[in-house]
Amino acid sequence: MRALKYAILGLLIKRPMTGYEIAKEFSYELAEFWYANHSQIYPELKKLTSEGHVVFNIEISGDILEAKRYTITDKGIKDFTQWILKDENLQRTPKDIFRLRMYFSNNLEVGSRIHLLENQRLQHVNRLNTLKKIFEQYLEVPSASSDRFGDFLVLRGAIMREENYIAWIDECIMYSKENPQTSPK
Amino acid sequence: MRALKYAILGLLIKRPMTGYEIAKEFSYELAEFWYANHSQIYPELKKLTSEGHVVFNIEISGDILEAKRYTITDKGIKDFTQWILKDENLQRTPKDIFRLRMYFSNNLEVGSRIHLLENQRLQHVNRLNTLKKIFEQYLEVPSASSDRFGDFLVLRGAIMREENYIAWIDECIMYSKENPQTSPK
DNA sequence: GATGTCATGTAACGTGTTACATGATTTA
DNA sequence: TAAATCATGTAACACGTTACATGACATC
Repeated sequence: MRALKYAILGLLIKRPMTGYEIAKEFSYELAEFWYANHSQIYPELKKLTSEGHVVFNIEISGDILEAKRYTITDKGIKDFTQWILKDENLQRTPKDIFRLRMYFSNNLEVGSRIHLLENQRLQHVNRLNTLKKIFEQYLEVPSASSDRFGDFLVLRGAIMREENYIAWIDECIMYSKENPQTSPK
Repeated sequence: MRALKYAILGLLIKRPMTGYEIAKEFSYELAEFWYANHSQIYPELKKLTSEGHVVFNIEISGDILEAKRYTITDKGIKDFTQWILKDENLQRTPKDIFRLRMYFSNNLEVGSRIHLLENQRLQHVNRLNTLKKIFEQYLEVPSASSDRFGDFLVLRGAIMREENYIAWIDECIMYSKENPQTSPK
C-alpha cells in the first residue's frame, strides 16, 4: 500500500523539501494522524528517487553542510493524484492499548480502575487543550482549495476525537462507580 | 512492550483456550480495538509456553485431530496483573489513511472530495449499525466485576467512536460545500 | 566552549500481513 | 461428496521503532 510514499509526495506537492523538513512536518500538525521517523523517511526518499517520483538537488549551507532538496516529478504527481482519488474500504480499527486494558478491567479493583481512567482522562484533556490552542489560529474557515484547508479539517477532527475519547472515559468512570465490585455476578 | 502477550494472557484468565479459539475471539468483539492473525498467535503461544506463562495439554477430537488447550500459569497471572495496573502515557495517535487523504484534499475537485467523504460515511454508518445491534443484547449494565463488563465498555466506546467519526465527516462535507474550490486563495 | 538545531544515514529488532502448506471433522 | 469449519504451523515481506553513528552550523 505504501502510505508513507503518498504522505511524502503530498507534502512535496506543496513545496520542495529536504528529508529533515519532512520529518519536522510529521512531528508537528501531521502528528495528529500520521508520523514517521527520519530513519523511515530517508530510505523512502531514496526509493522514490530510484523510481523517478522525485528528484533532488544538493544545497550547501555554510561551507560544507549538505542538504538534499527533493522536488516531485510529473510521474510523482500523476501517481499521487491517482492514489488520493481511490475510495478505499475502512481500515482495520486501530489497536488501542488502553481499550485493551479496559476490556480486561474486571481483573482490577474499582479503585485501581478509576485511577487508570482518571490518569488517562488527564492526559487527553491536556492534549485537547493543546489542540484547541492551535485551532484558535484559524479565525475563519480556509478556502477549500487552499493548502490550509486539509490542515483545518484534520485539526478539527483531532479535537472532536479527543472530546469523544474523554466522554467515553467519563462514561467508564460513571459505570464503574455505579456498579461497585461487590455486586453479585 | 509485547501487547499481544497480554491480550492472550487476559483471554486465558477467563478460561483455557486453543490457539484457534483465541484467533476467533480477536475476530469477533475484540476486533473493535484489537486484532491478530493466527500466524502471529501460534508463535506467541509457543513463546509464552517456553517462558512458563502458559501450559497446554492436547485434546483429541474424533480420531486424530489434535488441539492444544492452553492454560495460564500463576507466573502468567502475576505478570498480567502487573501489566494491567501500569498507567501508561498516551500512545502515538494511530495512523489514519482517510485523514491523510483529507489533509491533502485541496488537490481534489469539490465533487471528488465529497464523493470520497460520502463513501466513507456510508461505511461508518454500516459499521455503527452492526455495533448497535450487538449492543442491544445488553439489556442492563453488567456488574463491574463480571467478565462482560469490559466487553460492554469497549462496545460502548466503539459506538461513540463511530458516531463521532460520522459527525466529523459531516462537518467536512459541510465545509467543502460552503467553500467551493473557486473561492479566492 | 557548550548546547541546540540542522542534516543524513544504517542496523537491529519488534510487530503485523499475506501467502504457503497441510490435513481432519462436521454439516448440508 | 462438496463446502464449511476446526486446527496448526512456517516463510516472506512490509512497516515501524530504537539505537547507533557522524558531523556541521548557530547561538549563548
